[in-house]
Amino acid sequence: MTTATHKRPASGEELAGGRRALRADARRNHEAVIAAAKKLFADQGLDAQMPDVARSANVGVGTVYRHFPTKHDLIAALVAERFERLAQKAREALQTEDAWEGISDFIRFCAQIQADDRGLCEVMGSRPDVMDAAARAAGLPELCDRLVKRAQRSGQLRRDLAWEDIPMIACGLGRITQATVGPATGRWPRLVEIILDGLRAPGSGRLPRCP
Amino acid sequence: MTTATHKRPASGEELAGGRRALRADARRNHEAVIAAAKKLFADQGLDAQMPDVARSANVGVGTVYRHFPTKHDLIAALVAERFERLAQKAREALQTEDAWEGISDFIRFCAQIQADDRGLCEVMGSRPDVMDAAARAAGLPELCDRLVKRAQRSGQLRRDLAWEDIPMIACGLGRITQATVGPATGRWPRLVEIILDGLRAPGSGRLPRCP
DNA sequence: ACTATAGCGGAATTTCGATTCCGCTTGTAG
DNA sequence: CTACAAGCGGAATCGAAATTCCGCTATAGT
Repeated sequence: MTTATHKRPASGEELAGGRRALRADARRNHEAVIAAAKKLFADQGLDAQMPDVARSANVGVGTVYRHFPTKHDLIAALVAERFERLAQKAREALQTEDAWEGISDFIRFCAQIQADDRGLCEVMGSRPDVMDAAARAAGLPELCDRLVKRAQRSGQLRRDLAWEDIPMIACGLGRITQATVGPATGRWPRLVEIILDGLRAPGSGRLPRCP
Repeated sequence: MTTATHKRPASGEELAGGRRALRADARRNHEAVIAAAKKLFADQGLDAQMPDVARSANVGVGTVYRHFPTKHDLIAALVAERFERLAQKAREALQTEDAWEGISDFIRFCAQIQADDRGLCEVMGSRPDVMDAAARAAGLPELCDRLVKRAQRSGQLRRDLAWEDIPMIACGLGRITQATVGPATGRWPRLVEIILDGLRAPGSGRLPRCP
């Protein structure tokens, strides 16, 4: 502070809400960081390092941190996007001619999306909080419920299945998509089909009550 | 080294092999460390810390490290023991009157043992190497193969199942036993039964080939 | 009981990754 | 074209764990 301070021009106030318009380079960097992070976390899982994200985005660490105050925030943003994609798929699944095809494709998709993204997979497995928030935000509970009800109404899905079983199944599937456990490697599509067979009506009627 | 060095008495050479008999307190501590580690890793997962293991065993960190040169070694020892237990269960399962009961109980047991041990569960999910070694050492591939063949011979298990599918299933189940993912919490016994339903003969015949 | 060791305890060191800090650069309004 | 604040880069800091080190203590053979 040397002499006079110019009056603040209240610049870029055109945006609705409280947020201010980002400078052009800032917006560009934001994109770059997200893109780089998406790839790194998908490939290396949650252990991918912030400095690597920065490097990979051609940006300094500081920049990454201005856009996402913590690693956790960055991950949450990525996860939110993936769950949005999932919700979209669920909506499509509700439009299929055949109800069984809808729900079974959705389940296959859950497995595939995790097979393609190790980071997502790890969040599912070890970050209940993040995942739960994202799922709710994307409206997945509601969507799963509708998928289940519809397939039950058409008589193709066992009656004793509850929508809560869907995230559970997705979660279990996620893990093996990543399994490099010798004999299990690359066999996950088989488990998907086994589970789907287990879901077909009428079922054995022995599902335990949820506790 | 001040004056004369007594001749080494080549003490405690009674043990076969190269290893020397452990001093009484050393043996005691070894047990204590294992016991403490078993509990800590089961409760807190692989993130449990070495200093905590030491404290919980009433022992210094140094002592833990004399018995297990690295954390990894300690974990491997614990895992080996769990897999031994698994193999034992598999052998029992081969003795049941009914073949289906044998294999289905074994699968339930795989889930339960992981539900009770978060550490084991995490190893299954993220330490292919450790897990693979332990499984082979315990003879599990062979045992799974026999369980599968036997249940197929009796016509109760779908024909297109391979023994490699068993570790895969166990692995997938392991994860949800730990899931604290809102809606999925505590529902894993349901997934076990769904999968078992999916395994019953004759099956839909659509299992993809392993790649 | 005596002494050479095996074995012990736990403070100090190392390692490594997230996050902070701050002087410099650049977009932008006037 | 200028001035100013928004943004930037990346070295330096912090923190958390694993692991090492070494003087001290207890065991066991004599």
